[in-house]
Amino acid sequence: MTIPTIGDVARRAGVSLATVSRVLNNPESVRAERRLRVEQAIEDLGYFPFAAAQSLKSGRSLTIGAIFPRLDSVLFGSVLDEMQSWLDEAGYTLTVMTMDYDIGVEAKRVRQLIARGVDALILVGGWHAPETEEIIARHELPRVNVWSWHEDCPHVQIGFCNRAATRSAASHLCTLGHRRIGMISRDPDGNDRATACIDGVRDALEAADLPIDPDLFAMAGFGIDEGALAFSSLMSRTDPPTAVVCASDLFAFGALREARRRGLRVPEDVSITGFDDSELAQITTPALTSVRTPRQQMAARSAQSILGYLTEGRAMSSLRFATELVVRDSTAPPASLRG
Amino acid sequence: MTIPTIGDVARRAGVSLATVSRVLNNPESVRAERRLRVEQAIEDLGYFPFAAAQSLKSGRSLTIGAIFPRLDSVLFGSVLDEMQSWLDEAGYTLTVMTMDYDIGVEAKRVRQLIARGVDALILVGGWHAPETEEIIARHELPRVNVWSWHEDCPHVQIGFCNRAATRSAASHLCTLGHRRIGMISRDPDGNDRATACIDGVRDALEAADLPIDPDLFAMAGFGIDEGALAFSSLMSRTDPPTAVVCASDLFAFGALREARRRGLRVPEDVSITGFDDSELAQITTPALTSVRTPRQQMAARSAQSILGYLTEGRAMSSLRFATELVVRDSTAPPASLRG
DNA sequence: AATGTATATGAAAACGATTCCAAATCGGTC
DNA sequence: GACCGATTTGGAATCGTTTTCATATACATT
Repeated sequence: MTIPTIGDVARRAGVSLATVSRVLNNPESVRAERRLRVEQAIEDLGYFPFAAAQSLKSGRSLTIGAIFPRLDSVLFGSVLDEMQSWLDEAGYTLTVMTMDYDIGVEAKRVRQLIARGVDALILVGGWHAPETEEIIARHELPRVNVWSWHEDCPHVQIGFCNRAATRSAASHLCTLGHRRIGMISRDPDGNDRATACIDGVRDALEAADLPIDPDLFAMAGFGIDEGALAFSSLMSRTDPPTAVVCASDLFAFGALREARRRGLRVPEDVSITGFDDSELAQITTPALTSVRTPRQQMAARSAQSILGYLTEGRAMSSLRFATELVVRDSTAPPASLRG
Repeated sequence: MTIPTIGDVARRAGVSLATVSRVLNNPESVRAERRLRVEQAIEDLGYFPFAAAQSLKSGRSLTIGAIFPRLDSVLFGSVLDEMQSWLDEAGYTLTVMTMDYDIGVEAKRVRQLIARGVDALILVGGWHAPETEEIIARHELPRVNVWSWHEDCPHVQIGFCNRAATRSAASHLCTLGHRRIGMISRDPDGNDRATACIDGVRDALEAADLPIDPDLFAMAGFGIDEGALAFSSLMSRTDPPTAVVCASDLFAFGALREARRRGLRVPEDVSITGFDDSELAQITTPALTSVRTPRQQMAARSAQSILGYLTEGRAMSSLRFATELVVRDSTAPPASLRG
C-alpha cells in the first residue's frame, strides 16, 4: 500500500516521466496511443500529483489565500462559499485564515500564506500593517482588498463605501426626526471599516446640524452579546438616544434583545438600524432596518478579477459597489414627534 | 527584490545549508556563536522557509484539512474558529473546504487535500463515499468524524447522537399533547445526521403510539428560504401538523417567518422546534425552543485529539457528547388541549 | 525512395528544503 | 603537547514534480 508517484505511472505505462507530466499538463502534445496508455496507468494506480512538488517546481500552487476577521459570521461564510465556487471551476483552491480584527495577527497570517506559496491574496479592508504591505510587495503577489473602498487607495479594492453606508442609515433617522442618535461600532483602531462607519454617522449628524456627543458612540467587540452590552450602556445614560445605528446586524440583534429585556419597544421607544442586511434581519420582530452590502458581488468579482489576472494576465481593477438602506419595521419617528 | 532561500541565508552567515536548517529545526545542536550569526542573517533577509519544499522533503505539512458542508452558517464558522485557535498554538494550520452536502464532492475534496499533503483530516458525519474511505486508508491518514456518533462506527468520532437529539424535541412535543407532528429535515440520502434526525422523530412518535405519516416529513435543502418553503407545504395540507420539528435553526427561522406571513401564531396555532441552539434562537419572537449541540466541545476535542496524535503519538479516541433541549417560547400544547 | 520539416519523446537539471554520513573541531586527560 | 571521545559542522543525496534541450520519429513532398 504505497503512494504512487509519477515515476510509478511512467514505469507502468512504459514511458518517461516527462511524458506522464505532459499527459497531465498538456495532453494534446502526446500522441493518442501513448496518452491512453498513460491515462490507463494513472487510473489503475489512482495516481494524482503531489501538490508540494508541483508547487516547488512550478512556483505556483493554484491556491488563493484569504484572511478574514472571523468565520463565525454568516457574512464572511457566504462570501467564502461564493469565492470558492468561482475559484473551483478554474481549478483553484481557497485557503482561509482568520485574524480576529488584529492587523498584527494578519501580518503573521500573510507570512504563513506566502510560506505556503499562495498565488494571490484576498484581504479585508484597506488598512494593513507595514510588514504586511512590505512582504506582499516583495513577493510581488497579486492582492485584492475587499469590503471597503477609499478614494486614495493605491491597491486593487473591490468593495463599497462604508462611510456612505452608515451615513444613509443615520440620515434616515435624522429625516424621521431623531435628534439624539447613538451608535454601536467596532473599535476603529486599525479598522478602516469601523472608522468609516463612525465617520458616516458624524457626516449625517453634521449635515442635519446636530451636535456630536462622543458619549453616544459606543464600542463593541463582536457578536450579539457585546451588542447587547453596548446598547445597554447607551440606554443607561441619563439622556439616552432615541435611535441607535449599529455597525453590524449582530450588534442590532443584541440591541433588540436588550431592548426587549428592558421593556423598551422598538421602534416606539427607540429606533435601531443594522448593517449587512443578513437573512436574519427579516425574521426578527420587528424586522430590522439595515444597510444592504454587496457581499455576493464582492465575492464573485474579486474571485473573477484574480482568476483573470492569474490565468489570462488581465489587469485587475478596482470596483466600487453601492449600498442600499432597506427600511423595515425597526425605525420610526421618535416618541416626541408622534401624536 | 528577490525571495531569499536557505542558501542565501547560509551564504550571508558564512555557514552551510545544513547549519541553517539546524538553526531552524533544532537550534540547540548549533553552537551559540554561529547560531546567532545565522539568526541575524535570517532576520536581515526576512527569510522564512518555503512550505512546499519542506513538505516535499519531510513528508509533513503542519496542515490539517477539514471538509464542511458549507461555510455560510454560524454553526460551522464558530467551530472552525475554535479549531483554528487550538491548532494555531501548535503551529498547525487548518485548510477548509466545502462539499455542499454532497459526498461525491467530498471525495474530490479529500483528494485535493491529500494532494496538498495535509497531515490529518476532519470530516463531518459518519457516511462517506467508498473512494473517500479507500484513499484515506491508503494514505494512512489520521482522521476524525465530527458531528455525529454511531454505535458501530469503525473510525474515530467526536460528536453527538443526532437521533437522540431530535427524539428529545419530538418527545417534548408529544408530552405537550401534540398528535400530528411534522418535520423538516435535509435529504437523508448520503447524510447520516439527517437520517438520524428523522429516525429520532419516528422513535418519539412510536414511543407515544402515534402513527407515522410520511407526508408530514418534509425535506429542505439549506437555509431560511427553503425552511419557509417546506413549512409552507406542510401547512398547506388539508390536515396540517400542530407542531413541526426542524432539523436546523435556519429551517425553524424560515418556518417562523412563513407562519407569521400566513397569520399563524406560534406557539398558539403551531409549535416549532429548532436544532443547534444558535445564538439567534434567543432573539426571535417567539424565542425558539431548540436542541443545543456541543459545537465548541466537538471543535476543541477534535483539534486536541489530532494534535495529541500528531505531536506526541497519543492514540485518538472517540467521544460522545450529550445534547440538551432548551425549551423557550415557540412550543406549547396544541390549541385543542387549551381552554 | 530520399529529403526536409514538424512533431513526439526522453534524459537530465532544476526547485528549496531536510538529513545521513563523514570529516572537522572542541574540550579534557594523561 | 599528543591523544581520545564527544560534539559540531559541511557535503551530497533526496523528496516528486516540471521543463529545457537534444534526439528520434512521423508525415508530406518531390
